[in-house]
Amino acid sequence: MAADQPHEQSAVPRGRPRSFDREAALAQAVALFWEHGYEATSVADLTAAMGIRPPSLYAAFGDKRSLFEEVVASYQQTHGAVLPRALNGEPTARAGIARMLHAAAAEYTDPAHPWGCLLTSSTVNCTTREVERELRSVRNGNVRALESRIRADVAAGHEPPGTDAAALAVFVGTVLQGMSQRARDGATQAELEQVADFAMRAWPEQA
Amino acid sequence: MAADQPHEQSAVPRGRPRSFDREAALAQAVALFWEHGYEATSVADLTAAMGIRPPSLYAAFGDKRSLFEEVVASYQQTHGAVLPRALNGEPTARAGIARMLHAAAAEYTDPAHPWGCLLTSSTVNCTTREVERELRSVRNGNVRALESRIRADVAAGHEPPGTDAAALAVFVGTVLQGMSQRARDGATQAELEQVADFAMRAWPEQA
DNA sequence: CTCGTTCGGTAGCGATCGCTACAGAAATAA
DNA sequence: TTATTTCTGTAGCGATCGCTACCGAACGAG
Repeated sequence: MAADQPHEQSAVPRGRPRSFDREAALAQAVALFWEHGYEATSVADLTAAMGIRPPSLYAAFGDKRSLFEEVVASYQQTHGAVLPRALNGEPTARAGIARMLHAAAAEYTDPAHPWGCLLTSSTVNCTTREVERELRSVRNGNVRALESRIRADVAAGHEPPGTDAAALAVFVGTVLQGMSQRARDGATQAELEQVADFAMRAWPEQA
Repeated sequence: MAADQPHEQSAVPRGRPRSFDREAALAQAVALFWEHGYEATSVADLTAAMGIRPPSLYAAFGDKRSLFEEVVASYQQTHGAVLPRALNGEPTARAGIARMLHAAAAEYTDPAHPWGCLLTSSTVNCTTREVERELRSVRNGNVRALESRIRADVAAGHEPPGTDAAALAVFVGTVLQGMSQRARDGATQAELEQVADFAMRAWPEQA
């Protein structure tokens, strides 16, 4: 592959160099889409926040939709990574989920950035069906990931044999998405910590 | 009051009568705002679904925002009334909330109308701040209503004296809003019924 | 220097947004 | 009948939407 490419390394940049920081501009886009969602964030809003003009945005990121997809990927690798990291930072699904719910309580109400979860809130009421479907499948995939995590613990004997992993995963996903919504409605971290505690009380008792 | 109004009854209609059913048109508007949200529903979408032209819409309902407010009121008195009715249909807060959560599982996934709750989903990512704030205060008011319902039961001795009514109300509100989101993501009624059951397991045991 | 290449800014495309001026149509009042 | 009132449909307002043609500016290569 790449037989027609004479250079070993990545090509030396030719032509006029980019005059803005692509990463910083992407971070601005993350903030805007996080705060206002996909549709409500206009290209004019984006270029104003990034300090660039539309042709620069389109040259660097493609169109609005591909920029949004890059924003989603960036979010998942930064702010959004806090949750799976908490989940996998404990030896059992139960402890991991408890830690994840508390991490969400802190993350969703952090005053350093918009409230709630970008993956949950940015494509509600989105007329571009493919974008909405994309993030929906991300959310549903996260629920299925929870389910297999719980199922593995049941198989390993960490949870009672009768545990309904699928139902438990949907419950946790529901609480998480609800926490995102409540955070956007102004719920405090302390309130969401209590929500996390209540949710864990629903967990099946050790047999 | 109304001293300048010579007629006792409502005035006899004068001029050309309205050629469409105002209630039916409003029901169409409810369906559209419910499905697509406030901003993503255009006046062109509304007039097309109602079978009327823009001037008729503006004459009958004012502007888009006042139509939406009428839609919200209509929703609260019809589909949305199922939840408070379930809550108040039981003698205790605990039983009422259990019944309400199961009613939400059925209502939010009813194939006869859009999924989820209009009050929860229609103003996420809404640039018209006053509209967003309005529905946010409806949601927060519903949580406070849950809280005072629980608090009354604690005072009446139906719940243990140490019960944190505020935290419990936020938890139930979080689960409800999460159920709405999950329903819009395609969750089935059976799945949400299980979510309701899990949520009730978190309820403090009788002392 | 002169190329070739890439980026930046101006300026504006066609489409859609919420909304309305205007005139004809359909009712009641006299 | 004529006058008054209210609704309907056409047609289009100014603003904003996502997006881009164009050309000068800024770089490395020769």
